[in-house]
Amino acid sequence: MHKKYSIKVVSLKTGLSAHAIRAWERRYNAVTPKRDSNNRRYYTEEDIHRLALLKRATDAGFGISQVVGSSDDELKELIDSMNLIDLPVKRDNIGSELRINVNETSFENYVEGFMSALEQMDSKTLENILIQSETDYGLNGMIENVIVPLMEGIGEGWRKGNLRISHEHLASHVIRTFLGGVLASNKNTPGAPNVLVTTPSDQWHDIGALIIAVTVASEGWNVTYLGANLPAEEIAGSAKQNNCKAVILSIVYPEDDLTLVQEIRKLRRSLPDNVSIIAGGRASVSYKKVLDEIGASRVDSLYKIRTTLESLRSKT
Amino acid sequence: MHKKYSIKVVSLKTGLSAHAIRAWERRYNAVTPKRDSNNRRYYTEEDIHRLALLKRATDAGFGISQVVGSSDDELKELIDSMNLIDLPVKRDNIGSELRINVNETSFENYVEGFMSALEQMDSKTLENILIQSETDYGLNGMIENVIVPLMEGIGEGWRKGNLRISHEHLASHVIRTFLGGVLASNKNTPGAPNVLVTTPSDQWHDIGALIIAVTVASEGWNVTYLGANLPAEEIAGSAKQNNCKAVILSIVYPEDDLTLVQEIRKLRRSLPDNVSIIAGGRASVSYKKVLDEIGASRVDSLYKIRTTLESLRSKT
DNA sequence: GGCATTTTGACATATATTAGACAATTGTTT
DNA sequence: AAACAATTGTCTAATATATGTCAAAATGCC
Repeated sequence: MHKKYSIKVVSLKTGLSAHAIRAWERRYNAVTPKRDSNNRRYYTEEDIHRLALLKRATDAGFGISQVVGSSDDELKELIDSMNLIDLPVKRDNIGSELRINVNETSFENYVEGFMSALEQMDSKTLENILIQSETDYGLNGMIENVIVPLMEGIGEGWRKGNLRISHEHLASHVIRTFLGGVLASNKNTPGAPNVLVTTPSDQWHDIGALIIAVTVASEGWNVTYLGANLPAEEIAGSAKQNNCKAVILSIVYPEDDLTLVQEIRKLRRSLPDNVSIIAGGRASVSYKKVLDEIGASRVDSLYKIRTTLESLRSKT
Repeated sequence: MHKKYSIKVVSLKTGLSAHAIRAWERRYNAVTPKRDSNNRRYYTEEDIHRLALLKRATDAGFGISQVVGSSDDELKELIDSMNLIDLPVKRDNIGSELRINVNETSFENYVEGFMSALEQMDSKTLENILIQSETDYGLNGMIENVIVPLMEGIGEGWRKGNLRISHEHLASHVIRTFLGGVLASNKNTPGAPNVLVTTPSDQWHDIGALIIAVTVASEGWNVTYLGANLPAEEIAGSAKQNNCKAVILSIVYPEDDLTLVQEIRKLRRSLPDNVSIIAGGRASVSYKKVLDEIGASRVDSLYKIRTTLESLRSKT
């Protein structure tokens, strides 16, 4: 049952370099992975979770040596405390009513809780679950382990008939607002290059694009998010106007749109050569042929966007 | 279990520079942190709290040497006494870069500023204008005088060709996220009656509905917002499930949809008699005949929504 | 052979330390 | 008004530790 992960996967998932992971192990025993028959490290989900927490703590300004001895809960507390401005007076009753029992929660609990609140159309609980899962697992962790499964669960529930259109609308609204807020709260980093995130014509699922936009923005890029269903000329025009280094397309559904193939070609033609095209999303694999033809990168997981963009950064 | 904080973290948390913290220690013993085995300072929560207080006192205009001897309570008192006078001064260095000159700004300035930032596709400025116009004019004021004119201006700009689809998408995203956040931040008032806000089939403009949802929520109603393009059966089903007292429809475009007439009739039929239907939005006037026929209220301004709902409240 | 991983030691950058200098401000004295 | 001194935040230099990264060589896999 317990999956094993190589150091490379752990590196991709956490955003830590493999070197750093080994250094933390060597110097502080931050995690102590087991070894396979070839002496290679393999990591458990818990290891990854702990490393992700430690990364969040170091990103928040703590030195690794200061936090490596803390428990998970202490780490969360530290990270949390850095997000607040120090308000000396009121401090205790921050969100106690909405707080779900921390120890018991895991990804699955959050997802299940969301789905059952969705059936009851309880907006507030939906919002609270998103907020709390973010503080518990960090943005990337909650996107990967809560939001993405939720989107899948909703699609499935819709096909099976458990959920109706209203539920889908409500969930979309709550998730869209949450992600939109996260995206908006990202500061503009003046020197950073720009990217444009959108969805091509007749692609109506904006949330996949929003997920990408948030992920990319949290990596320090300046993101222009333009929602769904944008014609190729519009994409190209906006990318030029904003001097974007890359255009990222989210392609979720449908999988067999012939005009989309044309749109992608047109996009490549109307875009300057030095602007890269990156495609992601469930259905992007169906358009592999065109994407290869025009020299676009295709990413099939969120954490691969990181590396793809990283390699782009150095390029002219 | 006292946690230790490095000078960097203290600096981040208090907003003081590390240099200043050390200078205060050297010159006045403002705080006297312990040292670890490597002679590095480590601070306690109390130290941080005290430094934060001292910072606020100096920000309020006192010299550090004058306040460094005071107790925490005396400091709080000093700060409080200054805060009363302080408000107008302190406000403008909160977000100085983003701040537009308050005296000069009026609704028109905000709208113009938004439109020109929109042409340049400057997301951050768009967001900031919304936030600032809300703090300046209050939610209802800014909706009526900024957001509504903006929506009209965008529609007009589109027809005239000044704005392209990308601009409309960007503006919609920013406004939608803003309003969605406002709606989410409304607390549920336990006793209050529920209303459902949405847009009927083939009505794709969600922002009008969102404006209504926010307005209604700020009046103390519990709002379930379900986005755009919802079939009559879905609306009726959700309204029943949530025990809603009213259904509010936003109808913006198109003005001559025959199936919409059918949808409205169907909605009335599938809804319990004690659930009212209210219709608003630019195009709602075009459907006056059906709306009268089914006994729905029609509101042609935001302010009338309030009165209409008010009269509803008293009813069973 | 090409690729990924391992260990080890080395390296570069970041951060913290002290002691002192500097510039701008403020209040007092001449 | 000019001169002076105290206040105060910032800055530099030299040094030490902390921490992320890298190179080299070995191992095993495809």
